[in-house]
Amino acid sequence: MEVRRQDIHNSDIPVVCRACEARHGGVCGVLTPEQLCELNKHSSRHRLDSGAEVIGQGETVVNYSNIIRGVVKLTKVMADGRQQIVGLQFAPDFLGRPFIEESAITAEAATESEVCNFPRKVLDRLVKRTPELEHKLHRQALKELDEARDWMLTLGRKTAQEKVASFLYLIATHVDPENIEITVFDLPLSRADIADFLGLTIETVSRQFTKLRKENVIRIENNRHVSVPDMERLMRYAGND
Amino acid sequence: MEVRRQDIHNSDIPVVCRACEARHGGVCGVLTPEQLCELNKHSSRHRLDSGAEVIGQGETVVNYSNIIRGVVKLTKVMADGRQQIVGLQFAPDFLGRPFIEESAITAEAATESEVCNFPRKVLDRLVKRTPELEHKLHRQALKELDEARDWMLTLGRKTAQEKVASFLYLIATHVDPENIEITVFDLPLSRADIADFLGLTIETVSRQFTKLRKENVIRIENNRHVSVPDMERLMRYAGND
DNA sequence: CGCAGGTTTGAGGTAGATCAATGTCAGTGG
DNA sequence: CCACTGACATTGATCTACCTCAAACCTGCG
Repeated sequence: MEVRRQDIHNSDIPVVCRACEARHGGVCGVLTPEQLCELNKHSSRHRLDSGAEVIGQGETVVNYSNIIRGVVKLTKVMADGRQQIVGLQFAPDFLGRPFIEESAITAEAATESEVCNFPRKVLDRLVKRTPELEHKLHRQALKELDEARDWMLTLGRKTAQEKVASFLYLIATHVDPENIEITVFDLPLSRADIADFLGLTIETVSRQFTKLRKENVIRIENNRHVSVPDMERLMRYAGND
Repeated sequence: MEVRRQDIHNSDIPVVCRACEARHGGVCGVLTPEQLCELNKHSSRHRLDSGAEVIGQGETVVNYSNIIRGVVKLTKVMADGRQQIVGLQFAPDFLGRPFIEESAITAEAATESEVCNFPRKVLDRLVKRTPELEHKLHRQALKELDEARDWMLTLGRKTAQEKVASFLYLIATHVDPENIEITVFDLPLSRADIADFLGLTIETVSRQFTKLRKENVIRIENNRHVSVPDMERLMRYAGND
């Protein structure tokens, strides 16, 4: 027997939004049906191939997005090409930096993904009139700030082994929006991306993977598929006591 | 001839607030005189010795603060004592993490400082009723997020030399709330703090200082007093082209 | 099959850590 | 006025974790 989800004025909600992930936990969740309709008029869904760029460092921001599916990496590059991933965003995160013209970072799909784009101006206008929306964005900004600071400790003070274990733990706790901690998953990032996230080289990342595998902290199949027999043990390897 | 500052209802504003730094650029600037009065009823100024702790990692947040004078460092420590500074806050920054019970970081005065404390509950209540206040806090959170991500690039990808130069440039552009870039200043942090900020040891920091001094990128007197003859050159050493 | 992109493994080099000694300077007290 | 102290900073010698360079190894896929 199927119970119908009880949404207020479900029929007033745009068709594409009705089953949308971003309405549960995402920014759209705080909007009224009318506001959702207005935003929806100007928004469009897009499929992104792995590696597709959403916005580039230094470009003018014309769109914000919601991540519907997939993982998006936020990177910074230096003039000589050295690169650092400064954040990973998972569905149903909001993607964008409000109140600024030019993007300080590059955002690109780490996996095959799906996003919902809407013009900066439309949302900016909506934010001004909707305290709940600003509150929601504020909370996400604070969450990202907490995560960034956690990662600063990892980058500045942890060993290569701890860094890789920390990364695995991060993925285990973020890939699935439903479950807060899963033990079998596919890595959304290549070794090169992982290296850029951890401030290491791909060779060092690879060696640490091998080491963790040999010590039975993780199992790996096909490079990307990972299982963690004992999450507590992984956490200890990550230096999170 | 002296021109009187034109504040609306200046006489309605609490005496201690009238000349306060935090009203110009700080969060109090967005409040009405009535709101300022209410907040002021519950707030108190405090002088902090260098090293004094404002709040500890894991403690329950009961107060927020505004920094009136001085520099406050935000740190994270690992179980074995390894430490990382994850942010520096300068007057007139707001100090606190809204919407959360327990502090994930330690905040302590890096220099002799002055703060204005007010109860978490009073401000939280005020935020709910005042969209402008939430907007202000949102903007500061985004600013801190930008800074955290800039620093992640520094921690993950820069050499010791670039890290130290980046730190000096950061200080040059932040110590004085009035001037965005000054060439002569006192370091608000000890070598140990600088090392914790840069993810290095004090010995490496010291060696890089010496190297920068010998290459005439900076001059140093009394360990703390620094002058920068050519800011562009310092920026190049920092890897910011 | 054979090639291409990603990954692992190996050998050797180096930036930064570690350990230990020395230097500087502001108090403090004789 | 000068010796003593303690906190902080510099310098030196050595070690090592991670990087660099190079080769080998998958694993799909035309």
